Amino acid sequence: MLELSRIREQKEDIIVKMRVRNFDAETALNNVIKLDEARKNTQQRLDNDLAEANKIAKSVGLLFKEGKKEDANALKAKASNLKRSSQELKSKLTELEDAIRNALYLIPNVPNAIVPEGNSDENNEIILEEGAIPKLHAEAIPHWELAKQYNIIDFELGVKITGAGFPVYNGKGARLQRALINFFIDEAVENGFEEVIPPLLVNQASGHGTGQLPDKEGQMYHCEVDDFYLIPTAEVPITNIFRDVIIHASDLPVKKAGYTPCFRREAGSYGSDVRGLNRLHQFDKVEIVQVAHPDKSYEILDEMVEHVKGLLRKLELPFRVAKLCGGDLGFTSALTFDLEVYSTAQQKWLEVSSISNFESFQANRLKLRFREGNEKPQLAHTLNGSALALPRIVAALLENNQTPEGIVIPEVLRKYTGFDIIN
RNA sequence: GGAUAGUUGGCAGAGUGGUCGAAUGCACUGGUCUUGAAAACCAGCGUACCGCAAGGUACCGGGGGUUCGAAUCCCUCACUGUCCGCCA
Repeated sequence: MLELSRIREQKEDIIVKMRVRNFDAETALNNVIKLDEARKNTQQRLDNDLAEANKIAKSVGLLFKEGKKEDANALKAKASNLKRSSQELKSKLTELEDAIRNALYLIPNVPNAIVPEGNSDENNEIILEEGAIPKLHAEAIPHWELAKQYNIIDFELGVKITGAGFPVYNGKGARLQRALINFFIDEAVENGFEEVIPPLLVNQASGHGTGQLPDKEGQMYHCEVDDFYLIPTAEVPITNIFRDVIIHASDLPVKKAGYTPCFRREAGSYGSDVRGLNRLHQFDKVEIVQVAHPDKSYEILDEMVEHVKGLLRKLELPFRVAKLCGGDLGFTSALTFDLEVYSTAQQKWLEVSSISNFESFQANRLKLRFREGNEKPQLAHTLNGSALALPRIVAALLENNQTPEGIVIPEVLRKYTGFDIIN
């Protein structure tokens, strides 16, 4: 959620930058500013009323002490009237505050100046392509067939137990999952991230903190009895660690990494790209999160992209880095880089990581601030990225590394898997 | 699931209807003293909103109520502790 002060001070600049998103900010911003003016006005009047009421209340107390009952009673009547008018103002103020918050919820983050224009992922700017796309043998097949051939992932069994999108990993398939998780976590820790294991269910407040609620409610599984939500990404519980927190500037940046399963209803996403591991309701992911000083957040964003590139290099997967265009940029993000691996048998790029700088957009909702010395607290910047999501990595590994003899495990994973080929 | 006690500032912990945004201690910041440090002493020390400022307003788990006046009384919800039951 954007800061009101920023909207007031940089309205024109915001309007221009929002064009990249094809978002007409002018109407929305003017509306918020108008509501805020009304809010200020109402609050001033309310504060005056309350100040007077407080004064009267004090006098009444004193008069009673002095035994001047009649004078006190006269004042009481006056206070009662004040109360009525202040109550009206109070409910008006609450109304305005709600309206402002709701209006702010609908305004996306301001894209960074370097975000390219465009409407869809076709307009994303590929800034790097690296690694050779392997030449597969004649009988090469997509990963869902490989999974079946080697009995490492059973999609039908998952359907029996739960439903579509909940695969069962068997034998070496399961071991490969565990190997990747450990590899990713170890690499993150190596890079200075602290490992955390957060809850997989979160309460409403956390859902609001990172912005899943209220608008993306339908994408999360909801335990209605207890009113908990299954996390769609570790970003939610990990970022909410910092909700309502004021951090010492000297403690920045804070770096956390966590492995969790992720649960997504994926309501409405049918059709193409859903075969095999391409889109699941439950999947595993290691997420990296940083809380940064505003002056450092873009430096840190690059550093996080480098971290993920390092993972893909070590896994020997051909990948590319895309700078998302305005139309593809997430609601809460100011700048996002997607990392995609090439899935040779499907002959397409699969998104395996999305690394974003949210600037103060999330922090404003979370009330996540930092303090420099004795200065006033100011909003921190938050960043996160997948490092990495497993299913599409597995898909690419299976497809790209398939040989007539079996699927070759990348060197770096062998100490985790304990085997070097799936056959 | 049953019973019971709680929820106050970074932490600990007073405060049960009026001058309480809140004692005190610790922590923290600045200063005095010291060759330096410690100790001692002095001062400062929550957040947000409004205001050029002076200052004002709100916040004692959340919401609502009683009252001229609520941290304090009432209702309600959430959470936490303890005991019992159940259990990986």
